[in-house]
Amino acid sequence: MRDRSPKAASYSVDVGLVTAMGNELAVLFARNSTERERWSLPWRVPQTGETLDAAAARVAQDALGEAPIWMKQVGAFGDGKRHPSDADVSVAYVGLVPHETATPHAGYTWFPMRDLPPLSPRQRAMVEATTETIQSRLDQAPIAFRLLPATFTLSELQQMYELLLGKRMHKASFRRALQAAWLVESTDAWRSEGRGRPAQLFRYAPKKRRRPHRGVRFDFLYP
Amino acid sequence: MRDRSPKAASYSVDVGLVTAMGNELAVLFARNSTERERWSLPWRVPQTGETLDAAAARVAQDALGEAPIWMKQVGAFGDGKRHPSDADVSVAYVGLVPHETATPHAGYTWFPMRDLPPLSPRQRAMVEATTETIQSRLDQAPIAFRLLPATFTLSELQQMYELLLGKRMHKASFRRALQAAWLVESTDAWRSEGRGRPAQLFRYAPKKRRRPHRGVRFDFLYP
DNA sequence: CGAATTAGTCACTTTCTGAGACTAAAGTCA
DNA sequence: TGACTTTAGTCTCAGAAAGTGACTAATTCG
Repeated sequence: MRDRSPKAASYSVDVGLVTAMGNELAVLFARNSTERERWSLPWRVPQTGETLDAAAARVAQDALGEAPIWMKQVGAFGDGKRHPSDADVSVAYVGLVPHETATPHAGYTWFPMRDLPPLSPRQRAMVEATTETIQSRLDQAPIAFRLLPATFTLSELQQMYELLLGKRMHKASFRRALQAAWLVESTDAWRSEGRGRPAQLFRYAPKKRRRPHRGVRFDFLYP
Repeated sequence: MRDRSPKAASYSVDVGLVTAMGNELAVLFARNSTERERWSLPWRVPQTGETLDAAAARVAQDALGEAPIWMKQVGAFGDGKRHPSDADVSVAYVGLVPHETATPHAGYTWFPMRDLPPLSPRQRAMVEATTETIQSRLDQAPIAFRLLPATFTLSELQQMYELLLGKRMHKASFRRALQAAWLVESTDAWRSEGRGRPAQLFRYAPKKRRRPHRGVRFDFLYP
């Protein structure tokens, strides 16, 4: 039924490569070769014996010439109808890339999250799930740190969190929590950014600490 | 290469059906027909046009004659070598079933989490990911409530949380948090369980409330 | 009846967090 | 130069949230 190509694959691995462009997040899309004016997430049909993780890493490599600093599987998507590879199921991954080192190969373009090109339903679902995965894992993995260059100011880190969480945060509270987590160490370098007092540069350097033990949380509103 | 059967499927949908048996969690396994003495998660190859969610619901239906009260996709697994269906990739789901209504059909058996039968690497990975999904979503979805019967005592609810989180909790703190969440309402029924004061029965009935807005969390220990 | 057992609540203490005010170090501009 | 603006970084306080032990209540057991 969906067999337009002689050797239709049954599943593909699609990667949502995310970076922070200026004031907003951006996703990398590939120009679709078969249907013009269509964009899709970079994808690949795994070869025999190739693991899903390896296929995802390969997709990123082909698109950027570089492996993302953090990758994670988002899930399998099979409800939509159309996919460039004619796959029944697409396994989606998210990969994070600091914008400084993110130079797409020919045929790939960054699109800001709020201005995406027209996408098929499944592609759109995968992009949405990608951002949800990022948001839900933000306190479980050093996602914000991975989107920043190796050294950064605390204001830049806070702005990244505000971008990812979509809300403003209080400076003192943010830094207090960061201190308690032993995640950054200061360098002896400072950055002067035009006006205002120069900011100290920090690097991500997590230290041993006791696991925070908290009580129950009932954070869900409805079933 | 892995084509031992004439029509090998490329992917399957496997469901980890979980219930609370007495003092511990249990998962439902199906006796493997092709390899004797082997057990596997209930699975199914989706028909053409069947969505992944629908296939997972169907698997649960076939195994228990009843739909789980809560299901969620866990992820796609493709690193192992062997699967009953010869599938390259298995899409895993988790489904929750209160033990009262959980009567397996013939060929299916509950195994307690701590005493699982021998499993292939992929099957084991799926079961582990299932429990991780449950634990990580415990504060995001009414998982514990779904494993209990329609009415329950607060002590039973707390014991379920202790089982799922693997740690003891303080009674007063637990109830204070539960009160603040507006998730249960009392019935006028009481249960006398042998000795001790009878306990009031409650039902899950979430009420409107303002979304708890918390600050940043840096809960990860290492990259 | 009194001891034991389980349910349910209270009050106290400690910790966490939001918020505003404050100091520090730069640039801008009259 | 000196007042003003801008960004960085710190301090402190008040209110909320969470850990803890002790208390009362209602039942069974002997």
